Amino acid sequence: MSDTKEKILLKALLYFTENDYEGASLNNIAKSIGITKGGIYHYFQSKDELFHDCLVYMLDGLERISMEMVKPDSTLEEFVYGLFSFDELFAVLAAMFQIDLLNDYFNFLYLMSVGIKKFPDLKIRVAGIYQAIGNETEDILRAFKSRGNIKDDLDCTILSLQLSSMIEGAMLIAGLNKSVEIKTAGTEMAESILKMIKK
Amino acid sequence: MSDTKEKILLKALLYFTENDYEGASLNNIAKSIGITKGGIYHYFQSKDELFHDCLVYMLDGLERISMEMVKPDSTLEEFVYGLFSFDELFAVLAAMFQIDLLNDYFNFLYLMSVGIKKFPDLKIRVAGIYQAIGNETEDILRAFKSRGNIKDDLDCTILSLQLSSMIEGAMLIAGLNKSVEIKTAGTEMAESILKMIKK
Amino acid sequence: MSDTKEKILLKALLYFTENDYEGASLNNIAKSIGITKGGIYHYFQSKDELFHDCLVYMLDGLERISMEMVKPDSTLEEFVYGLFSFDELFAVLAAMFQIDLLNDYFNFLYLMSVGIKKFPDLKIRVAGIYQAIGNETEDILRAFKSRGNIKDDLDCTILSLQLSSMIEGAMLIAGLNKSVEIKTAGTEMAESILKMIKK
Amino acid sequence: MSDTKEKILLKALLYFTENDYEGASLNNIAKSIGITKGGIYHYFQSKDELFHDCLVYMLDGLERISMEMVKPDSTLEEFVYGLFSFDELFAVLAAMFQIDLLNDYFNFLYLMSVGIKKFPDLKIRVAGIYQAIGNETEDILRAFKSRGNIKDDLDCTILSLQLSSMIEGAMLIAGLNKSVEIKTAGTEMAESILKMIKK
DNA sequence: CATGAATGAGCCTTCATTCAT
DNA sequence: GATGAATGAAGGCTCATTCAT
Repeated sequence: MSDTKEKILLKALLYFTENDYEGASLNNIAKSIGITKGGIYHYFQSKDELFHDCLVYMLDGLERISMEMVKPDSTLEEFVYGLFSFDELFAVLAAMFQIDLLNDYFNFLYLMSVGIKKFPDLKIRVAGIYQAIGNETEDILRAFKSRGNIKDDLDCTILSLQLSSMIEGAMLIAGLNKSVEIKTAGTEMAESILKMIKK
Repeated sequence: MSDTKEKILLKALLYFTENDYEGASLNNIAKSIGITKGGIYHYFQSKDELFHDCLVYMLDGLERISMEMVKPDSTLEEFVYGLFSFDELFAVLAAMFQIDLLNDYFNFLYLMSVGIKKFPDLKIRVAGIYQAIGNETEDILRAFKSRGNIKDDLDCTILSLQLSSMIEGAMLIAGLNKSVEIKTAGTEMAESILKMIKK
Repeated sequence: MSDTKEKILLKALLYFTENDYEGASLNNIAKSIGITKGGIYHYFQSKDELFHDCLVYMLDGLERISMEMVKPDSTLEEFVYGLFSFDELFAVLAAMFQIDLLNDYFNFLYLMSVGIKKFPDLKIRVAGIYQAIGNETEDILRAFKSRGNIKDDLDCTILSLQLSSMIEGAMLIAGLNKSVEIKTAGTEMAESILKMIKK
Repeated sequence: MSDTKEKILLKALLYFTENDYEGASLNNIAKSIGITKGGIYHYFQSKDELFHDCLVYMLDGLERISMEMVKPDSTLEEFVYGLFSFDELFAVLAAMFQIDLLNDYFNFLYLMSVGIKKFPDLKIRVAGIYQAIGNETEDILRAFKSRGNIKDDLDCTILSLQLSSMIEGAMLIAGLNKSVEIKTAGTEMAESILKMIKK
């Protein structure tokens, strides 16, 4: 991929995240990377296409990161603490997309939501990623359960959904309610979950 | 409040939710309630003010609903199931704001996020509501705990945050990933939580 | 019709005629009548609509004039000379649309051609006008023929088409080839025709 | 002339005819012949020059055809029928320029009109062609007249202009009013003219 | 020869805003 | 209270043109 093209994608992603689709103007995006508006049209046929490609670019990275975070660890403790190490996640995302998602997690999600409505292929893609992460989590949990680490009466499918929800929700609430400190909250939640599910 | 003014607020809220701040034009809002654009300026000094007042209007309703949902019930079961009866929540919100939030929950949250960035008073207000709900939940949990319904080693503060996160996260995921059916998911999650926290 | 609206129509018609659809910019049209581009959108929803309405406005006038020119006269001579009095026709059109069609007859016709391709309703309208004029001419010729003024072996339907073609063609050629003086050419052609068709 | 250059001219002519000067973009022209926009600038210094050269290219062909159509035939009948065989004319033009002028005769003429306004040399050229055709026609008619084939009281100069006008006008009307079938109309008009001018 | 990157001006359109009525 | 006319800025997009390669 051309250097300029990647610069456009990255900067556009930032502007879209910060100002949403309508609020981000090609003028600003172009100016901020030192080219003209017309230059963008050399690489993308329309604002819509630029938006779409930004989201795909983002999803590619996101999928990689997510799947890495949901890797089987040697112990249940390690696994759960890993899931809730929000600060690490945000650090990786920041390095990847140059976006401070701690404060813009909403916008990030909203962007996906807008994209899903605009582009059917993204809908499928996003659902697929959620599915994959959910399934992977479920499998890992089931493995721990079969090893006797998790209470017998807990359904791993539901548990997986609960964990995902809690993670998304916590990041979201931390964005809206600044009195919640995301890093310590993550650790404490992990600790609490372990108490609840460990046999 | 004047009848016309409330009509404007309600319709504007719908348009803002469906199209976000930039995407909602005074023209469309005005046309859809049968007045002219200029007429809106009788009641609001600017689009920004209209937006702000919309959000306040929404927050007022939201606060009332939330506080009602987090009422102490006779049993822990009833309380938890109540928290996770998403369909009821959405029904109430739909009746109140004429918005289908099941599909637009994102937009709804995003709107708040945009508002918070634009208007500092809303930031305080939102944090306050979350705080209040959190505190109320915490108190109720603590009461159940003191009655011996909840495991001794669980911290009610953390538990409260976990429940809030799970609720927000579940509604959010259901919006993005349509393969998750929000109603049954809610029931199952409630059931699972009870298994985890009940003594 | 609002005064401003008619001013826009008239000036737009001029610009469209002189520069064709693509070449006429709303900017120039607006500026030349002392309003802003946005002001045009108060009266017309799009450049396309403005164009369409211009053509309808023009066709309305054209139809009136044409039908007046093809009125039965007392003698065949008067009738034919009337048809070929191009200078009168151009004077009326100039007064009506403030366009010098003597030099822009092409553009005028071309404009119609573009309009016909863009708007199906105009296609029907234009064909209808030609038809009406043709039929009227035919009827008048037939009347003269039955009174013994026109040679028996001439077909009035064909004759009508020949006259129309000659008129259109002459105006067109005069526009392209400036060595043809339209007024005297008209008179001479009328004279020649009379020699050819009179019994 | 380079092969590529002629390909550009031919395709540009088509685009100019179909979309007029403003509507034809170098981008489309270039793409349709499989080169880049920049490539066109190797052969032509500007869009204006390309346009000018297209028109000259077209006029060259047109002059040749026209002069061939206005050749003295053995009989007056053959000559007149030849002039009005529109279908043959269109067939030759189609083969020459790959343009269906039956439906685009207008655009074709309009293009000339635009060109004449833009480039003074074309104005002279076009007038010259019309003149030449007119003179040639006139000479031929005069020859027939001296042979006693045409009525004595008809002026061959005027007659020539009438024929040219009728031909241009008929092709033009057929373009605007699709209910006129150009081929049969041509034959019938020729027949009628013969009745009118034959001694 | 020809490409591809990039520019800058201009276009149509939308929109928040103002204001006389 | 409310309308309707009008503005001016901005936005997305197209396009002729230039130029290094």
